[in-house]
Formats: sequence, structure tokens, C-alpha cells
Amino acid sequence: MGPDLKGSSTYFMAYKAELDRILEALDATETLEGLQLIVEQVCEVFGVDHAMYLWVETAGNHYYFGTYSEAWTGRYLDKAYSRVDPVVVGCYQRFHPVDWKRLDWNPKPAREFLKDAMEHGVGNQGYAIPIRGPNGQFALFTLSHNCGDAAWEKLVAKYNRDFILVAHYFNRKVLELEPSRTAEQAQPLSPREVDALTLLAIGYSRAQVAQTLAISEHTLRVYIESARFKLGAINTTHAIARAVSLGLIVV
Amino acid sequence: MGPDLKGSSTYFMAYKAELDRILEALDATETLEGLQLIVEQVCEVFGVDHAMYLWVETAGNHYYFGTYSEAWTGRYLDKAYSRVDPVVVGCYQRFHPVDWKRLDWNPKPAREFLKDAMEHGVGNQGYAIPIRGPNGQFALFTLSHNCGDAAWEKLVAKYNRDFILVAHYFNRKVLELEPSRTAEQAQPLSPREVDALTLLAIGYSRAQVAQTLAISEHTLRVYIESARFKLGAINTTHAIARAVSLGLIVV
DNA sequence: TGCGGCCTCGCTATTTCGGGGGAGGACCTG
DNA sequence: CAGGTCCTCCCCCGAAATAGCGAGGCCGCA
Repeated sequence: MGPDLKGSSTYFMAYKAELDRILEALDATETLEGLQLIVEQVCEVFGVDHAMYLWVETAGNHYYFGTYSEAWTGRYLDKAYSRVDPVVVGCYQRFHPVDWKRLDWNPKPAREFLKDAMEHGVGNQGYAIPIRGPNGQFALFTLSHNCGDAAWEKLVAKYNRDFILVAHYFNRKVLELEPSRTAEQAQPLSPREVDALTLLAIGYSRAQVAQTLAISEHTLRVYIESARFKLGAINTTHAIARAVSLGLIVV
Repeated sequence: MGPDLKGSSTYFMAYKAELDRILEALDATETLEGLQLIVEQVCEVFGVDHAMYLWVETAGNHYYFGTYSEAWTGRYLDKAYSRVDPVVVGCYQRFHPVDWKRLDWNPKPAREFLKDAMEHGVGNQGYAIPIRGPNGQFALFTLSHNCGDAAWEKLVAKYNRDFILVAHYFNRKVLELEPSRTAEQAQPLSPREVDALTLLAIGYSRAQVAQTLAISEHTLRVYIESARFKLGAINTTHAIARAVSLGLIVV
């Protein structure tokens, strides 16, 4: 909502009504197909070529809704581009939404990825909003377009707050429609288990942890085993990784 | 933005201008004191008794800006209420903002906490927005008020989208002003090191990792040691924890 | 053409971890 | 009060990780 809009109340209200319609549709949707339709509507409302929601997953089974060509999305998955894509990599370290131009495209794999993306009509401008949910969930909402820098900056300045809302609502709905992830792993750890894993995660040996917690090493081992069991982990390292990634402990 | 507002464009625009002012102030603030002032303004704009931003840390050093009395905030910290507070506990598992009423206040510690909170004038109504940042950061933005259910629901329905924006902008600025998190940028890992740590993080033993990567276990060890060195970790578990928490590997 | 980083392979000895048991007391909830 | 969870302690032994050495080839960058 740039200053230029404050005067043109009617146009502003009309746009807001459209945005409202999108957000309400996001609230009302009950199917994944509905989300795909909404992505397309988002493009129209904001006047951009492409919009995309991508839930970046561990194993590579990405959750995707977007307007990119199937050729490109297929290629993206095949080549496991999410490990290279500066948008994904960069957003993972940020909270603030970010313009593609401000990312680091220098590494060779990134340059090759960019070239490939361009050839698939992704667009030269883009704006990405990182989204995080419980249990370390991470997703991206991205809008991309083909235009000059000035026009793009103006568009982003105008809409970026609404981008955040749409991204947020989108993720909200995806989490709602896909409860498997959240339901699958909700086993809370006991305080002592958290203590044990936390100290292990900062590099303490079992002996040190036991001493720090003022318990015997045998007791400690019971906690670790118990935590391992709750986390479905097959060894301590795995348990630590899961606990950190689920946000159960903070390193 | 309830339907009742769509007719009264002037009032709507006036409110939007106020919201804009808040968000712009949030963008412009350069000090933590400024954030405290903004919290107070947020209360005025939305017409609620209290607003609060709380960055929940495991270590206990909470980041707080809010309008609650010092008696209450002090008590909250002293008693480590963030481990009991259903708002914190509940939001930690959710993505969707949540009304206090919809939380589970049954556990005995929660009931005692509630009683204590009431006596300190926290208010009977509340709305909490969970916020997540990189490296497992977790924060809450909360608005609370003293009023009837109907009035509160109406207020939430009217403003909840804007609550999200304010919460988001608030956290954005806090992260910006608190560089300690971002300062701990580690050296990038080599691809092979990432492979090694990733497989270790999903529970593979060194032998399995070596086999999967089709390298000798000795080579693997060099990667692990190298990664440990880069991450400043004192053992593999520590390295995994840091790599996961820094987002260098995804589990 | 260096230099440095990355990837690859090897040895031995010591320390640590993992899995398998069992057992008692404290606390809260239904 | 029973049943569940949590916290605490103890045994043994095989498997795994760690620490300390060294060595060579490949590649990109200056």
C-alpha cells in the first residue's frame, strides 16, 4: 500500500475486496485442488506471471502448488534443485521476505540453476516469502514475473504486506489439509529427556552430561533411550537431529 | 476487515492509515526502546488493553516487549511460566493464531498460572500469534483485553489479519536488532561433508554412510572431522546439532 | 604455475555408546 | 486406589566412534 494508493480510495477498495476474496477462499478451501486454483487467482490479483507455494521436505517429497510449467517443476524435482536453488537456501536462513536479486547467485551450481530456470520461463523477477510451521516445517511462497527492475520494485512495494498474508493463509490451509506430518510426530519429551538431549547436542559426552545433571550415567542412558524411542530415532545422533529439527531442543 | 467495514470506507481508510503508520514505524525503528513504544501504540490502534511480543528461549533469557505490569512480567520470568503457560505451550505446536479460550487450561499448573495471571490484570480475553524464525526461533505476539466474549470475537474477526502483519513485522525488527543469532554464521560445508552429516543425522552408522556414499569409512571420517572443525563442534553429535540448527542440512 | 581446498585411501589404540536385562519410589489422574 | 509416567540406580559386553599419525590426485583460482 504505497502512498500513491491513499488517494485513490475506490481502486484501493476494489483491490482490497479482491484480496479479501482470495483470503476467504483460502479459509474456505477444503481440497488440495482448491489451493491450485487459488494460486492461479493470486497471479491475477497481483498481476504477476507466476505464483508458487512449496513446502520443502526432508526426503524430497515436496508439496507444491504453482503456475510453473510441468516441465520445470518436474526438472526441479528430478535434479533436486531445492538443494541448490538460492531462493530456498537463502530463505532458509532468513525471516524477512527477500527479492531474488538480493540473493547470492555466484556459486556455480546456482548459476547453472538460474540459467536452467530462465530457459523454462520462470521469469527474471521474483519475491520469496519464507514460512515456518511447527515441528520445523519450512515452506516458501514465491511470486515471479518478467519485467524491469523499477516496475517490479513498485509492485513489491505495493503488495508485499499482502504477499505475507497470502503466504501465511496458504500454509495455514496446507497444514490443515495435511495433518499427517503434524499428527505423526507430537511425542513430547519429558523435562529430563530434554535436558539430556540438549546437553548432548552441545557436545557433552555422556559422562559430562551425567555430571552436569547430577545423575548417574546409567540413569542418563535411560533418558536417552527413552527419548530415542519417542522420537523414533535409531541412535543418539538421529535423536538429536530430530529433536533439533522438531524444535524440541534449542542448540 | 469484516463485511461491516466494506461500506464505511472513510473509517476504514483512517484505520488503515493508522495501521500503516505502525508498520512503517516498525520498519523504521532502530532501537529496542522504539519497539516498546510501538507495542503501546498497537494497543491504541486496535483498542485493546495489552499487547506483547515475547521471544521464547529455552535458555530462559526471554526477549520481551509489552504493556503488562512489571510485577507480572517479573513473576512470569521468576516462575519460568513459559514452560507452563498454555499460550506458549499451545502455540508452539500450532501455526494458526489462537484465541486463549481455545487452549487447554485443564492441567493443574495451567490453572494455577491462569489464576495468577488474572490477579495481575492480564485480562480475560486474548489472542496469540505464533511466529517462527530461522534456527528454530520461536516468538509470540499476543493481544489481551478485558471484555465479553461477543465483543472480543468481533474485534478479533475485524483485526486478526492485521495482527499477523504486526506480529511478523515485530519479529522481523527484533531479529534485525538482535544480531547475535545471525552473527553465528558458520563456514559453508563442502558437498561431501553435507552428504556425510545428512546421512549421519538420519541415523546411519559410519559404515552405512560410507557404503551409501561409496567411499571408505576412513574417507568418511575425514569429512566428519572436517565438518566438525568448520562447525566448531567437539564431537559428531554436536556437529549434527549445529548443522541442523544452522540449516546446513535438512533432516 | 603455484597454492589451497576437496576427495580419496590407509593404520592402531583408546574411549565411548548401544542394547539387553531389572528395580524401586514419587507424582498425578481417573 | 490402580495405572500411568517420570525419575533414579545397577549389572555386562560387543559394537561403534574418536584421536593421532600419513599420503596422493584433482580442480579452481590467482
